[in-house]
Amino acid sequence: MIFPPELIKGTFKTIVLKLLADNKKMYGYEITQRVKELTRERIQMTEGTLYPTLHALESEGLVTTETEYIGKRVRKYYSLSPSGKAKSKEKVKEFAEFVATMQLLLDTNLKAI
Amino acid sequence: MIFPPELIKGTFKTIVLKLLADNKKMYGYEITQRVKELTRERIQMTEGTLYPTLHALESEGLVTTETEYIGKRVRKYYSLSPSGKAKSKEKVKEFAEFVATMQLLLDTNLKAI
DNA sequence: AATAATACATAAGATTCCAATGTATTTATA
DNA sequence: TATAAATACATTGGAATCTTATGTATTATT
Repeated sequence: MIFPPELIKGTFKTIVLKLLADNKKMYGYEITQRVKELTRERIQMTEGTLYPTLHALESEGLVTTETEYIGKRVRKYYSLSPSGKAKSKEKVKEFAEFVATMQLLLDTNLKAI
Repeated sequence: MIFPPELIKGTFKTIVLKLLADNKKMYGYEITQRVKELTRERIQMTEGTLYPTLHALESEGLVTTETEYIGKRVRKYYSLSPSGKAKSKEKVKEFAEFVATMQLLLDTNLKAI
């Protein structure tokens, strides 16, 4: 199943923050591949989505960056700042509560009321 | 907890279709109140969101309407068409699968890999 | 030698929601 | 009985956010 964009929208920051919380540091391309792999290609995070997300997180002070060279190729690693770690937990919890709330709407058979 | 709009975005059609599947017919104001009540005010569906959603569903042939008068006040009831019933099931299932996929990203402690 | 994969990034456009606004009726309250 | 709150419809302009497309360059594979 391929998910409609409007469903995935709004979860990208949460996904990136959580991946960084679990992996200390990752670079952009690595994140796109990890998401694809972990979701069995059900969620694709393209560059057009990822890089603006990373840059937004950086400007909010939630991630820090360090640049490495692999040969001549630049690799930009992203890590969580302390506030980023807190934010990661917060966003994951928020998503869980959102799902619980949605289940109040979607799982109950309202005819019985 | 108040959910950020970008998380709720994309679920409105699903919510409305499911409510209509469980209640045969509902009018707009009733839907806003039911959502508020069922989610304990965690999700608010305002008119600016609801009516465009209902009109979109109507133009897609997923809902039909009938107008009633309660005194002088117009009340417009919305019901699912056959394709709307199918769509409702489909969207609810889609949301469940989306959640399952997100849990692949958010619930696993990736450090262990 | 050519292609695919790796790796960064931006920009224009589309979509979609949200806040604000508007009209009108009915019910509750002061 | 006047006023406020709740009920009930609806639209619109703006904001936010993602997606598609595009661009550049290096490294690995065939």
